Amino acid sequence: MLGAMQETLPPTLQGAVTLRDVARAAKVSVSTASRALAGGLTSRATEQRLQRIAAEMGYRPNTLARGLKTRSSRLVGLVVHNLTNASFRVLAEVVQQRLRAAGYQAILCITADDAEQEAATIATLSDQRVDGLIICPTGQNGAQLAALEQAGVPVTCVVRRDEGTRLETVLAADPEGAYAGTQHLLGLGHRRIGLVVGRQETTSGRERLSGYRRALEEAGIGFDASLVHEGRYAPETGLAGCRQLLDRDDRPTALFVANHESALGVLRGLAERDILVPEHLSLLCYEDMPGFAWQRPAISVVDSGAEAMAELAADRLLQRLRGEGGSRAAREYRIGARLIERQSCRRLED
Amino acid sequence: MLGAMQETLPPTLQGAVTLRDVARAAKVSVSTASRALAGGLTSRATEQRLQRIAAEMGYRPNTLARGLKTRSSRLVGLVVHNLTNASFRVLAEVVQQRLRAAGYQAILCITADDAEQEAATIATLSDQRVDGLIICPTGQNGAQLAALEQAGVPVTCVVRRDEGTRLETVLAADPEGAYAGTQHLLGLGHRRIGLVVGRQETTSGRERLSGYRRALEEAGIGFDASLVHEGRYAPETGLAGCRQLLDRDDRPTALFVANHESALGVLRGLAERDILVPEHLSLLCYEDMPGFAWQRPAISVVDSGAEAMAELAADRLLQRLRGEGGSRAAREYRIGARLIERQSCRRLED
DNA sequence: CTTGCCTCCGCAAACGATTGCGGGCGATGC
DNA sequence: GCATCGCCCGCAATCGTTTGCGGAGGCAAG
Repeated sequence: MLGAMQETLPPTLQGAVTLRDVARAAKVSVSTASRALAGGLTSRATEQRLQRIAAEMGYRPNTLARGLKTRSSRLVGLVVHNLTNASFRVLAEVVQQRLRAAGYQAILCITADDAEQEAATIATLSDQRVDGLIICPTGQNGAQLAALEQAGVPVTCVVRRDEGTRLETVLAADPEGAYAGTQHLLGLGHRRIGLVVGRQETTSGRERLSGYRRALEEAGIGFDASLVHEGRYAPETGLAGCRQLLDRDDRPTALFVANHESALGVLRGLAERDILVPEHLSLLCYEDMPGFAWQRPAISVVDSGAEAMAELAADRLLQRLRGEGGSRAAREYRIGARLIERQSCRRLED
Repeated sequence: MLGAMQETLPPTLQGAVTLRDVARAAKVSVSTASRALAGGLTSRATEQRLQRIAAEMGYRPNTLARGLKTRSSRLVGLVVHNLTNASFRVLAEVVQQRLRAAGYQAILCITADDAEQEAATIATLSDQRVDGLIICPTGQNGAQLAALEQAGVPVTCVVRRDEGTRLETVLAADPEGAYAGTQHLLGLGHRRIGLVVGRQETTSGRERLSGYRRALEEAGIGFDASLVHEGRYAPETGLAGCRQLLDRDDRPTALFVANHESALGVLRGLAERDILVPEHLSLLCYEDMPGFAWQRPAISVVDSGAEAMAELAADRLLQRLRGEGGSRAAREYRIGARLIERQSCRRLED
């Protein structure tokens, strides 16, 4: 039974090969074809035959149609503030990779930490019928996110929390990390430790400050607000902070910089004044970045665990996408920070 | 039991509000609702009424269904090797932003410069029925890309070219950039200029080398292969290259580093030997990165125009997505490089 | 009042897949 | 040899939109 008659249309032209074409060529119904390609729903004979024919004809399922029917687009939104910050960059890379390995695609959206853009983004992603969402929220659109979650679309927040909501969240252990970093400097004998930190409206800014403060107080050293410079996470801020802290009469013997971008500015500020690290001043940075390990001297850091955060966020979301862990109350996860000693901190001689 | 008893279910629960719900509420047909919301296809009265009702009910069109019908997913694939390289990072940021402004979403895919991953990625994106593709190709999957283009999905290559194909391509003007950079160093009186460059299997590696070579030859200085270190674009390579070039008896007076990642390694190598920039040696880098401007001394660079490339690539693709510029032969665009003088290059005294 | 044109809306057929239900048929048991 | 059971497969509905086509109605012209 050789069906010499087939191949009516050139499948290479505009229209792609559809399941119907395959079914026709194999002389079975569309439903059988569908089941055969799904596997395990027909006899082994037809299954193999159809898979062969489908492959020969170059059939590729139409994800749109499938998604319409199965109510699942295999798309996941990935919303970050930018890609310059190392945490976000790593997040994007890792999440994308993990999702793809699990058969999902990531739609990348950048909000520039702007609530309006975020709102628009969420709406669009929702229209796009994403199956899930990994987002570093601004904190202004909690209602929208909660609505999504309510509608059955799992949402996982990462790096930042959305205060008003009870969404699953993966965070860095900022209080502990900042605490450990400060303790490290204290352990080296430093007593006047300057802090360049982010805005106190953000969780990370507050938490990093509080960890620093707690370490000082536990060591019996009073917290001195004048040793703290608050600003955005940017080189300019770092430079300003560095200048301010170094202009004091009792210049700090160590600097703790709570973000890698401001660290660039701090390094510049130190170079300006010909201050050598670590000879004249010890420098510790929160968050690692590629340059730090190669720099001379290599900068010691408290690694906030961006990679682990990304992995956990992806895995948590995937688990929920698979329908597991359904009713489990939304949890908050913390990724432990890790001190990486390099060459920028030095024991204070007295 | 075959009645149409599925009356008004609570729309707030799982199922979203559909066009049908809106139509029912407005007591018009689905087609009228569709036309009214599209705008300009009904009387102004019904148009406004339906828009109001739709908004009240919180209607959001289902992009999957629409895409199935209109054969357009409003999705564009964005395929890069990684996000660490500044060019790719900028590309991702800019393209994402431009596409979104035009109503498209970007699906981010990272290939790690691996042909197999790239092949799988292209297939998946094709299944996903992306409307277009912006890709930094490995060069191994030209046939697949050409097939996509053939099937009516515009493909724009960026940063790298896919040799075998005739796809639209946006590239940096690497030969000219490298030429200009080398000329700059020559103009400062340098005669022994070391080059740390990428693998010669890649276009950019070849082109940057050839620009360097041409400048030397035009200046009447012979090309000396022993002054060239070839390797991957990574800090380790830079370090190795730096060591090799500095171990010569007639140490070069200037180094031209053809990639910002290897530059990290070079800086480390220089620091190891206590070589001061620019006092002992001039350093020029191809491709800018955030740290360079803040570094002390700030590193002079040949900016390869990543942002302009990204913008052009996005705009070209968008134009083709709009159906303009259809039959125009696939063109190749070059983005001019620009020398940014900072403090790492110095006139050679004799 | 009739005719004709134009505007606006509804019917129904797609788009390409998945899936409940029931029928056909071969194998099995007695 | 007949009834029963199960395995495969086909029919048709469905997911939520868009869109060609034709019908209904309004208004102006004759």
